[in-house]
Amino acid sequence: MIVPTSYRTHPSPLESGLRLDGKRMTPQRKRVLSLFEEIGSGIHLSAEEVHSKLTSSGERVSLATIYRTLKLLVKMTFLNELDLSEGGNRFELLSHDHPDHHHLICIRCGRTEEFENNEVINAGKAAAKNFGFKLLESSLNVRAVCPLCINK
Amino acid sequence: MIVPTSYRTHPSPLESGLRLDGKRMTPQRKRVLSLFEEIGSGIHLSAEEVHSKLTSSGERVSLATIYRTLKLLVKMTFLNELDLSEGGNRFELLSHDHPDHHHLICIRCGRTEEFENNEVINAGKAAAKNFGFKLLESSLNVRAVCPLCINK
DNA sequence: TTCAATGTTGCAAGCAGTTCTCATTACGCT
DNA sequence: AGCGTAATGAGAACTGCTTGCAACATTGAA
Repeated sequence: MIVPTSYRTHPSPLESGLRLDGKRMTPQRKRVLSLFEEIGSGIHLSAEEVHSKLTSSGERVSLATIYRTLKLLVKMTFLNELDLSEGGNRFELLSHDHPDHHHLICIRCGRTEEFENNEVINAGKAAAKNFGFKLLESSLNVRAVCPLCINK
Repeated sequence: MIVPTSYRTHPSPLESGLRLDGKRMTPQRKRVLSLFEEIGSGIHLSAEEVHSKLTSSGERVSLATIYRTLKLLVKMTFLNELDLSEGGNRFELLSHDHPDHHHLICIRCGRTEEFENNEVINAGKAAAKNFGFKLLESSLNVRAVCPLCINK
């Protein structure tokens, strides 16, 4: 049995975060975030993919709103934006369980795997310290070709 | 048939590299590469910047040719392509003295510093191997704020 | 030196991803 | 319920880059 969660709810983290800023809760925003929540962290969707997943399940959202919402959710730290930069940026649910993961990307099909590595994180920290920079984030992107795409 | 040596210029690495592939030496290609050579390694130019530097010094080159030439020079390993992905890719002279450097970028002013770190390279290799991917390249981008921009 | 073959160029059109404009809709405070 | 204003949808515009094509230039051979 499915409990209707959208009928009368306590304010979600999303809703209260929005309110603090004079922003509003809309069905579109709710749907985008819950898509990522359903799908789990570690899955990377492009704006286009988010849009088609929502519209094909009957939602009525415009692509422009998807872009606006994704940007907002990144700013609110619900999502993480990845610059894999072959055919559009991708977004994932920001999981506080493994905050500093890196990405292995197949440049052909876009398949992405994550991994963690403390030395990489330390290398970023060391470099920032060395030049007197204040570190924000470091991301290692490994471009590669996945097994399925190698013989194509 | 022997060609008089007085007319012969020593073929540049670019020229001989092109010839091996049945490709041709053109003034445009020569100028793009020598721009990077004059400017030195460790400086990152966008295609647009290369174009305006050349045209403003009187050369007549189209932007399309710049893109084609940059891509070619990357393939020939004269240049390195950086995906810093804020408004277009950037290119730098590939120095074989430090082949695998990573970048520390000030997100405010765009200042970029390079550093090297073997552990980062190994982490990329290990991750690729682990998932059965064929490694192409790995780049660590550290986003940070430089000392000059911190108090702004 | 001439010439044909073919690689290269400039221009403009095209493309993908993203942002902007603006009329309309609809949150959410009272 | 009404109102002020944020948010949306639709499509045009923009950006960075690529491509199709006709004109052109380099190369190697005759």
